[in-house]
Amino acid sequence: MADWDDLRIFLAVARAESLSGAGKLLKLDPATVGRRIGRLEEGMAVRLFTRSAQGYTLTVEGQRLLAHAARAEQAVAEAMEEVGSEGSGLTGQVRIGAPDGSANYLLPQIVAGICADHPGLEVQIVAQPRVFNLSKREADMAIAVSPPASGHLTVQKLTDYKLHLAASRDYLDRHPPIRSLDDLKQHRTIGYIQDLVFDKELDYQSEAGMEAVTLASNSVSVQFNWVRTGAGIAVVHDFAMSAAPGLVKILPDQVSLTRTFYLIRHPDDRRVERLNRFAELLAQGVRREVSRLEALA
Amino acid sequence: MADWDDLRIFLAVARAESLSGAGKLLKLDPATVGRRIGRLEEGMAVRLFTRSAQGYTLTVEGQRLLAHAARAEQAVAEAMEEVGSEGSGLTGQVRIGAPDGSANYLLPQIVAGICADHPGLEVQIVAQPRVFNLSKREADMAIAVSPPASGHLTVQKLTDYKLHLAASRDYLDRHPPIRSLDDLKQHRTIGYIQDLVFDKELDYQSEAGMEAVTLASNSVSVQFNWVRTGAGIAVVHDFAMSAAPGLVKILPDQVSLTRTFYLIRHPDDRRVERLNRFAELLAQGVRREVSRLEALA
DNA sequence: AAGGTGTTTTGCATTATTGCAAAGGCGAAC
DNA sequence: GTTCGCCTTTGCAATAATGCAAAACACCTT
Repeated sequence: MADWDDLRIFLAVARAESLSGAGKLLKLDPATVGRRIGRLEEGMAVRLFTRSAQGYTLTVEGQRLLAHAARAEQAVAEAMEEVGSEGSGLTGQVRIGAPDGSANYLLPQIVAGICADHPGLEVQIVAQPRVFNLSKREADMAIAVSPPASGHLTVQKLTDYKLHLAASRDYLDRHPPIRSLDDLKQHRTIGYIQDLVFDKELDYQSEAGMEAVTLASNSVSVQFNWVRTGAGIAVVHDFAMSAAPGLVKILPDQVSLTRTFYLIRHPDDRRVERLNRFAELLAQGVRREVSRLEALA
Repeated sequence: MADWDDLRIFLAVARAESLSGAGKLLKLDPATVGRRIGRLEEGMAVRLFTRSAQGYTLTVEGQRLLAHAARAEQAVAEAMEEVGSEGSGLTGQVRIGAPDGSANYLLPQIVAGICADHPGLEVQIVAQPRVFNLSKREADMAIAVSPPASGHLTVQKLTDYKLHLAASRDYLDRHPPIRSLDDLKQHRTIGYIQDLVFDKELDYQSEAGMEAVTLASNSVSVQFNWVRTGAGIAVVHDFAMSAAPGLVKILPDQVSLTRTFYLIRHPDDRRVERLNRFAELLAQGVRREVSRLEALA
């Protein structure tokens, strides 16, 4: 992008729906505003507004730009705000991206604990339905199931965790017993939507001897809820198991998967002390909570 | 903020740790880079870098700015990207903010359903531990438990939902029976951390006749997990109830709360057709799912 | 139908920003 | 100890961006 400032005036024009209106807001001459919109359109090779004597109105391409420009605005505004006070305690906002398994069954407790110790701290958990692109800065740090392939990101191993086949006791009572992997074929199995598997580490099914799944979702949470309600059998995180009391592991000796959580951070942040401290607390919390929950499972 | 473009060069300097290095990246003269950093510091009345003959290094204030500037960069980059193709189908990224109750027990299924119908669609759920500030553009839309007090935001009522006192059957078996509100005093109760209640609509406790809670968290998910594991009694969303089979309502005739979900959007977006369509699907989904789950509870 | 008010657009003088080149410093290597 | 290389900083000319004023246009009111 040539000049970020053009986005600022784009926003103003999109809101005012006129060059002159935007000019008033920006304390800039309408002519200047018009020229910069022109420059922006030229640079992006796209028509953002339809001109008329009544003003400027967004095109579809302009509409698409709007939300992103507004997000940029928010980042800028926060930047201006935050560069004020702030003492030595852990405060401010931290945004964590995480696959939805850990986001639902692991992080809530951990984050709540950290927040309790640091009143000024605000934590946001972004449950990701896909691999997190931290280089795009969607969050300050991210939990991932495999180290990032590309980009210069800082990686730190958090902990291993286990997964097993599981179903509700209720389901097992109502269906034929499972004594070997072959028996699985006669059961309803739950898993990822194959097209949407965002990380090969998540392709549990084949490793667990499940071929075609009959119930599929891209959301671990949805899968878990299916299992919970007795819809079938799925690969379940051990640390999630205790979130639904009726669950029992199936063939734990024959099917047992191990995966790893990594904490990914942006290298820029290595010099930001605040985030270093938070990352350390988070890492400790994840390790503690996984081992606690797996002991229960 | 005076000129957003200064943030772009700030980022380059922070990364290169020198004016000349940044100049190479930006194809700008080091002198220009230096002058613009100077201007930025003047505008914010803060020293971002410590100068030396070896280069520029961030001050603590500069560190704080870094993460925000990077987020702005991400927004800009996405903006440039997305303004390309995209057909008539529902595609692209949509970010939803939601209180963690709905984020955990309501949205996953709904969003998975919508995604299934629209392959090109990416949805992010931001589980908020506090009231969502949509005017700060943390998300494209947000679910809230009360209409926003300030700001010119678009509000749309989604649906009413119910809450009741609940505990696990297990817990009830092990403790004295509850026949009236007075009996509650002899039980362990779970609720919000009073200091951290971000919305008075969430102050269930007093309305439910619970005075001091003995187990508290700012996270509904954590509270729910306490209830599930038989730690005590709490106010629980009806639509979450079926997520843990062993739960039973307590005194449903005497204590019954009703709250409302609202969908909040930024007025800018009213002209963005893509988000309008998504919002409509989301609203339908929430209504359908709440009534389905409440029937089960 | 005609004039008034809002809009965008264009030409030109002014102003601000930029690039270049030289100067001044600090550290490392010879 | 001195020189070399890399950095920042400053002065000055070239360049680009801006504001102003006027023109062209559409719409609404009279």
